[in-house]
Amino acid sequence: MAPPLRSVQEFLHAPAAGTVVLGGWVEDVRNLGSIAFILVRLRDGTVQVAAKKKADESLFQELTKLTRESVVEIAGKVVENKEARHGREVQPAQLSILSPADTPLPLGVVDKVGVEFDTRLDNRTVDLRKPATRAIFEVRSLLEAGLRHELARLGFIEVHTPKLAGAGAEGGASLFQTDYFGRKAFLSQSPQLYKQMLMATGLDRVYEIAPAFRAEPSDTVRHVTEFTSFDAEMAWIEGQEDVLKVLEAVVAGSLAYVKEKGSAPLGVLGVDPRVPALPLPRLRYPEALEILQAQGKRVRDGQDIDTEGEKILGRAMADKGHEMFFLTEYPTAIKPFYVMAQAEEPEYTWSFDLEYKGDEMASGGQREHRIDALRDSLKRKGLDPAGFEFYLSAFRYGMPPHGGWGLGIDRLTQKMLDLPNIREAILFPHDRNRLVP
RNA sequence: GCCCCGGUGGUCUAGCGGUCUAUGAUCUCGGCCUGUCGAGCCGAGUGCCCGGGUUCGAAUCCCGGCCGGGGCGCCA
Repeated sequence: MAPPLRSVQEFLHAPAAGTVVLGGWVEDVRNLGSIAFILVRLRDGTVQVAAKKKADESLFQELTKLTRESVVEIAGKVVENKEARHGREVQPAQLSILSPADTPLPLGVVDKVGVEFDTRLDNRTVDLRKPATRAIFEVRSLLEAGLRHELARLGFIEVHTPKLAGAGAEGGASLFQTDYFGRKAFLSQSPQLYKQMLMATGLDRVYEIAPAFRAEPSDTVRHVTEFTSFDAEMAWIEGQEDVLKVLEAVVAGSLAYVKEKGSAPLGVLGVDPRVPALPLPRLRYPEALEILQAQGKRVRDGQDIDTEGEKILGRAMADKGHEMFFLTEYPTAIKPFYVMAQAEEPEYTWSFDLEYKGDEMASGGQREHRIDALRDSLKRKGLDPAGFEFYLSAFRYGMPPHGGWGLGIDRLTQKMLDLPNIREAILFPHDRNRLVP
């Protein structure tokens, strides 16, 4: 057989009365006795094959015995017909079963009954045959392409840092430990230290889109143990504001990119994400506390804002028309050692979170680039500077002021598409309980 | 990890001490049907998460485990 058509679009452009080969999955077989319809699913839709018993009885038998989701190639003639999908169908001449599907299916691609998410994940390759499931990843791909597009425009280069680490990085989050030829090694929880080290080199605007691993036993719809982190770091900043400006431009630009290029998958999903107007509001930590207080939620100054508080703030800002905003100047006590404390009020930092629809998308800020202050900060957090020599050495021989952020791509995809669970935005999500597939 | 709720054919559900030889749908298999497009009609098939316990009797009650859903903590 000739090479198969790869899409409905190609099928629609094939000459009428000409011969085509359809390659795809058998979505359904409707046998009416003397005529049968076989729906063949291609990447962008289904094409109907209409087989008549009297035309070729043995071919008719073969076609009507096909099990759903089998992979086939069917050669035949293109016939215009008002009653067919797309106004045309295929009159079959030859069938080749490339890969028969077992019955029954673990979940029906076009069944009318619901399927639990866990069953879908156990059978993800079948689940991904649903256009609405696949559309999520088409959008996600565009989102990443949009980020790269904006970052290139702003002079950033893409880098890749080690995912196997010899030492625990930032403290706090638990690390997955593994064996490295008899030595202890850890899966990287973040490229934080490496991307900062690059700021000392002249590669002064870098970003990375890569996996990050957290051994936190978090069990929520917004946590997984393996996620995709979008990190960026930029040198020669004058302050936190320089970082905010870049991040908001990159995120808004990427959303606009998705809307421009992704009308097909967005249509399948029935969502129309808003591109936020810039600049995004900057809500300072003390202001956030005031809003919370006014809503009857007490948070002591210097403490972190809990999930409930975060949701309240999200709603308060949404009421003012902002589904995305920055929460800035967090207390020093609840931030990692590498953030820069404010000179006038050292109990607060030049740091921020990016909030979107009530969830945290990114966190970042200006970093401490003065080695003495950095050493003090490590000690104050109860960490031993000796364990961070490889990192500190980058500061010893000249480090410009710098800042950056880490953003969860999976979360951004989830919230942009209003998905109920971060796992919907990950092909093969891994969490506390799930490691397979 | 903690709190609340749950686990019934391949899938999704009803049942919540005997009336269960377990409901319905979907699915699978077989049959009928020349225009289906959530095809229709007829027939058949497959099941109570695991381990203890209570009871004359457990899908149903109790305990433990595993798994799932929601929430919290933590964060991307």
